[in-house]
Amino acid sequence: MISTRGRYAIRVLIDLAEHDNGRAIPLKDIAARQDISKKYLEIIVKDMVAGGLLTGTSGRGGGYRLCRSPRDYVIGEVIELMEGPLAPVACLADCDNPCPRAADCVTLPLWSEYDRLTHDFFYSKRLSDLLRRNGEPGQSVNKAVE
Amino acid sequence: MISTRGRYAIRVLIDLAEHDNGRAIPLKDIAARQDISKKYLEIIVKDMVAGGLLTGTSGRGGGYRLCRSPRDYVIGEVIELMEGPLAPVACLADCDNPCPRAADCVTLPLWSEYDRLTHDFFYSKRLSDLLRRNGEPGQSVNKAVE
DNA sequence: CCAATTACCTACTGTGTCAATAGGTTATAA
DNA sequence: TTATAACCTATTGACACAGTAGGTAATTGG
Repeated sequence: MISTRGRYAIRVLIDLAEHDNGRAIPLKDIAARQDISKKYLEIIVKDMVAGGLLTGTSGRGGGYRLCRSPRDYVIGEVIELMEGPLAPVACLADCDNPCPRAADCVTLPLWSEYDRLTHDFFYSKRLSDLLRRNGEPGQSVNKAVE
Repeated sequence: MISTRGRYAIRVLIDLAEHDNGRAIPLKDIAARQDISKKYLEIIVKDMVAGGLLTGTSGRGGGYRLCRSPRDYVIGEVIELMEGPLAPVACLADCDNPCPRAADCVTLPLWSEYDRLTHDFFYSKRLSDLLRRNGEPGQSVNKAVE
């Protein structure tokens, strides 16, 4: 299950992209528009800044802004930054201490295949794919998807 | 993440299929072979019986046995029985009280698409696909997979 | 027949994560 | 210089996960 940390992070990115006016956007506005507790969003947005997804400026007139073009935000990257590895089972998540049964584990191929599927899916999606008004018009690579 | 409930359930099914000798197999044996706490397995196996995946017989000479051919166990069904819906977000899991934002939620299509992907994947896999020695020899439909 | 074996049942526990809340401090611009 | 905003630490209640503990009921091999 994708938790609110990942989902809210994506919504923040969308909100910033759709309300881009050249100036920084205060969290208060985002929280109000998205109907999410501002206090809770603070925690999430802090991690997004630490992870290099956003820049924040303090003080009057401050707020947050995107630091990339919407086409350069990979959804999989955002989710893994906020929630840790997408891997469906622990033995695929931390490659450091592998499961001793891995060598002849009959179920491992199942999880591996699903892991690959999931990874490929979320790493093929970009923020620009989620916007109503798509990122920079005309520059979008994959335009026609269902 | 798939929890131990789902993963252990699948391993129990595999163990029963691979050690099928016509008689019921006591949980003690399964637990020993799979190196899983027998006490914990009791809980899991109880739900498997309740869910119609296994039959259990008490008393001396008792134990558990499959009640279908390995080809008739759908992995997705097993996982959803043990862990609840596969849906990646709550608003797709319980259709009873839908999210009020669903109508113009920009991220919903993303989760829907992923949900479909996940569902199709796990509902296309069967217990027989996981066995070293595939189910009933000669009757297997999909034999050559990677 | 009975004692060992086996499933089956209820209850409890420790650990961790999720989703927030609370209250403060620092930075900045009008 | 004050209102505004980000930034920081700590705490909370609810819940799920992964077991553990101890008992009861059913069945059969000896």
